[in-house]
Amino acid sequence: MNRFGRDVRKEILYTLLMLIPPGLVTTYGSLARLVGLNPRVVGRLLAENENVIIIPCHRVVRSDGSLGGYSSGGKKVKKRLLEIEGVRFNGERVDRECIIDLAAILMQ
DNA sequence: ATTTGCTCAGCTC
DNA sequence: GAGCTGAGCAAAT
Repeated sequence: MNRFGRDVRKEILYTLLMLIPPGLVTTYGSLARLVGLNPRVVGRLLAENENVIIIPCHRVVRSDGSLGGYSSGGKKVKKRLLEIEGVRFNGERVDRECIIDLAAILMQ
């Protein structure tokens, strides 16, 4: 929060999230590097997401492909959402091919 | 596959 | 202030 009651970090994060196309995911670390935050802080900020509909925070996973958390329903829901969007899984891990560095999108 | 050390903002006391 | 906690990471084992 800043003195105007807005958390700019959140707003930047959420804006970036909306750039991830369905069927692909990015990682907490990738976001963190881009915005200049600690990965765990990114996780906490995403957990505060109240707009589950317009902010696709389920498209963020751990760097090793494992799911990480999902406060709006748990990992099962998170996995189901991703599968619906066409993300491929190897067991409990997202296929490497489906994980992109957000910076890659910005360079297009 | 599991352990280990690092990280830092928020929470509690 | 000190100490603990996590929607994490990377390197070493």
